[in-house]
This record gives sequence, C-alpha cells and structure tokens, in this order.
Amino acid sequence: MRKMTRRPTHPGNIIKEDYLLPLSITIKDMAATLGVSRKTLSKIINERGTVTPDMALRLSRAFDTTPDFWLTLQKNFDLWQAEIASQEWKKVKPFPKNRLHDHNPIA
Amino acid sequence: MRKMTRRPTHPGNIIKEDYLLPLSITIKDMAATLGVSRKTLSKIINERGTVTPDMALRLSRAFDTTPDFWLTLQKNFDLWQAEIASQEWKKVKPFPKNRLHDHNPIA
DNA sequence: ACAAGTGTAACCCCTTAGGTTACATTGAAG
DNA sequence: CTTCAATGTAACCTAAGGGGTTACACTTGT
Repeated sequence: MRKMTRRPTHPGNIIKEDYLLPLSITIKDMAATLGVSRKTLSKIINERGTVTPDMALRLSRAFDTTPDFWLTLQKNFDLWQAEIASQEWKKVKPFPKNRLHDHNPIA
Repeated sequence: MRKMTRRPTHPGNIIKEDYLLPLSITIKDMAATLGVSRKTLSKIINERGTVTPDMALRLSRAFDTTPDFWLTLQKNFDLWQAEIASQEWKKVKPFPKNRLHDHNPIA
C-alpha cells in the first residue's frame, strides 16, 4: 500500500492552469458560465474550496471532461487532508486476515 | 462518454457482504473496533450513511485495504446521486474546445 | 421470558457548502 | 494620476449533514 507523502494536486489548480489561463477568461465570467457564485469558484481556484459532486458535473459540462476526473482529484486531496488532520484512525486494529477472503465470497 | 449507469454499489454493501457476514461479527462490535458509534456504522451498512475520508482510513486499517478503495466507492455513489438530484448542471454550456489543449486531441 | 443485536428517532454540537453584500487592493487602461 | 473591472475575502444567513448519546420498539436465539 502506497502512502502519499506529498500534497496532491488540488482541482482548483487544474482549473486555473489548464482552463482559466489558457482561455483568458475571468473568474467572474467562468463562474457565471458554471452557474455558481464568484465566491464559490474563487475559493476552489485558490484551493480553499471543495469540488462537490454537483460542481464536478458542472465542470465536466463546461470543459468536456468527466465528472469523475474532478472528483478523483478532490478525493485524493481530501484523503491527504484527513490523514494529517487526525491520528485517531491509526488506533484501529486490523481484523485477523486469516478469516478474510478479500472480495471473494466465503467458502 | 459513459452516461447513466445503474445505481453504484454502496460501500456499506461491501462492508456487509465481504466483511461483516464472513467475519460473523456484530455491527456493535465492528463499530467498536473502528472506533465509531454503532449509529454511524449502522447507517453506512444500511446505505444511509457516507464513508468519509476519516472512515475510509479506519476501514483500510481494519480490513487491510486501501482508503482509496472505500472512497472511490463512495465517490461513485455520490456522483450518481448528484446526477439525479438536480438537473441544473445540465444547463452549463461548454467552453469552445478549439482553444483547449487538455485531454483532447488538438485540432 | 430474557437478553442481545439492531434500526431509528430525538436531541445535541459543530462544520461546511453556497448565496449575497460589502470592502480594500490590484492592475490595466484612460 | 484617475477610473474601474476583477479579485480575495470577511461578515452574515440558510440548509444540510456527520457524529455522538440516549431511548425505545422490534426481532431472534437461548
């Protein structure tokens, strides 16, 4: 199991680098196109906001991508955040593996 | 571009079918092992709760899986929910592709 | 009958997405 | 220099939701 050591790319960074700047469009106008407030898009682009499922759908429409692309970026970012936000989850003790068959039905 | 799929598998279903039942453990005990309340785990198993990043980390520890596995299941479920929860996102008009260089072949 | 496991409601606290409005700053255009 | 659009952001509001506890009704195995 690979552990993530560096901060994952925030979806806002992709929006900015690959769409906002190349298109030479303002945040204000892009927000209007996406049908969200300027604040919402601004927060995401400045990596202080979250790409919600609804936002991912809007981005996928606007930029001809998959909503999954955006949500995966956000998921990886959220996971990285959760890993460092608390250490409580590390106290969880694993169940004995000998009783598990991973994703196979029990014999 | 894949469209409307069936209702994605909820992570709670995986927990139940692949771990709870094979291990012959109670929700009460599993919740204790995960370090969450019975209510929280019960909701997830009955597909009324969400696997949060923190919960994904706990599940990954308990069942020797990756947190990503659980979060991806939840992400797909959330996306499916968002698609049918509202139609507003369909009103978003795409930006002209001819000026983008992202994941599409350049014209 | 009894006890355990369970779903769930009621109630609490806390966080957060997203909208509006307002304000200070920046930068470009005049 | 002046003007103004764009921007980041704070303040404020609403709605939603996660997660905890407690309590209650129901089911099932003993």
